Amino acid sequence: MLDLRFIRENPESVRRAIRAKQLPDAIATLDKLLLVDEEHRLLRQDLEEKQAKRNASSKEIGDRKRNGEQADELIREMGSLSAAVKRLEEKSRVLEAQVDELQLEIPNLPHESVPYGESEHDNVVVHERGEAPSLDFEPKPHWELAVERGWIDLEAGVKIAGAGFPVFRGVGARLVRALERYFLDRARERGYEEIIPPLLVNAASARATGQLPDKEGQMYRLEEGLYLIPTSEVSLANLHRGEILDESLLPLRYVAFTPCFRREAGSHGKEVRGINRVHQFDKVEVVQLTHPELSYETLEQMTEEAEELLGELGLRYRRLLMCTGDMGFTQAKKYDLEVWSVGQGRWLEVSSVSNITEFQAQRLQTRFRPGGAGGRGRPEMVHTLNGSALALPRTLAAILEQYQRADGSVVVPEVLRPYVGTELLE
RNA sequence: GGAGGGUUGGCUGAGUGGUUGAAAGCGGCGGUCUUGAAAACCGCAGUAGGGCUUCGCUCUACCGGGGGUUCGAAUCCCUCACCCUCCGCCA
Repeated sequence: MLDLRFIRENPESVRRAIRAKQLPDAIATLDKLLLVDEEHRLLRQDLEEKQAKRNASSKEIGDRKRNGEQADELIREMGSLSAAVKRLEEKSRVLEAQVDELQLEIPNLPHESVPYGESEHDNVVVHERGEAPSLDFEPKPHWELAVERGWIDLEAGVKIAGAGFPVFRGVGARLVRALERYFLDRARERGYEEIIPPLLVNAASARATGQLPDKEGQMYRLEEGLYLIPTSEVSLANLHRGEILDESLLPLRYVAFTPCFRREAGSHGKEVRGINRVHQFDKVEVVQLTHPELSYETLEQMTEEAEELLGELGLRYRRLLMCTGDMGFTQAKKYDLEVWSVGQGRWLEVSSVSNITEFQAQRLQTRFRPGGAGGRGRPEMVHTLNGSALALPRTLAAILEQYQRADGSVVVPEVLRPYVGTELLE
């Protein structure tokens, strides 16, 4: 959510941002917001004047009564004034609610370093790293390789839950767990605090991180009104909702391994085969709350950290800088990391690292006080960043495909051997 | 599920319906003292929004959310949410 005063004072910047993000509907929302906001402020002026009068009169009444004087006439006058105040208060509440709702539909501004673009085709490849091995046999896609070996059982998943709920078994499950532990350990070494958060969140939390109202259709919703998290970013970012933090606590770094649940309605076809796109998957997610001045620097660091993981696994990967049109509602700047899938001959997104600037903090009301708690500085919004480090299924798919041998066995990447306990899976 | 108690500023914690935006303590900031620091003492300091003759003045709202009673509500009533205690139930 953008600061209302900022929107009011910089409507042209906001309009440009909306166009750049390819969200034409939001132009009308912005115009309406400016209109309703203006109406609301005029009404407030009238209201506050009447409130001031009311306060003065009731104070006068109190004084007179204390002195044993008559106040009946004044009390009679107050009747109509109070009624007017009540009317205006009610109207003000309605307008304010409208402003809030409209404000929620205004996207974050892209950073100036983000290239303008209309779609994913305009994303910029920042760099490509690593080498894929040249195999002297036809590599299989993971859904053949792992299914033949019984490491991934898609049919069992269909029976138990439905399509998009893969079952990992035996060696497959062990590899998943090795990756989780490896990613978590690396994050801990870098100073992230490990968190085991709730997998269900209430509407207030989903709203605060921007899942609601924009992405309601992405989440599974329970009868109780709770939502299954689509990413642990939601839980982690909400750790400090409504708090004013001591400046010395920043940056706060959190890492969580959790399952993620996504409805992925309407996505079918070749690209979603195997475990490329599923309704439930595991992900190690990092979230940082930083000082506003450091967030872009932090974005680079976090992206490099995720890249290191891919490098250490020996995978070929590339970094994309997302263009304005492909970036999403809440982000100011975002990098995607894609890993090369040897068996499928295509790139797979395994990480997405974003700087949300203060957009999320506005909704979260997560602030810090410059100069320490109780100090003089006015509270400022923290900046929030999040990134996958990494998403499990596609990373696993890439590993299986790249490290496969002609006989169908798979070599374990060196960094995972301590966790798997063997060098070769067969 | 049943009964009761609670929710106040960054934190802890007072608060008879009318100078209570709110005591006190902690923590914070500034100063005195000190070679420096600590201690002690003095002073400053909530959040959000609006207006103006805008480096300041002023108004309004905010004591969990919403509603009500009243000329006037942190204080009384209703309702919702959350927390705590006891009982029951399940592990």
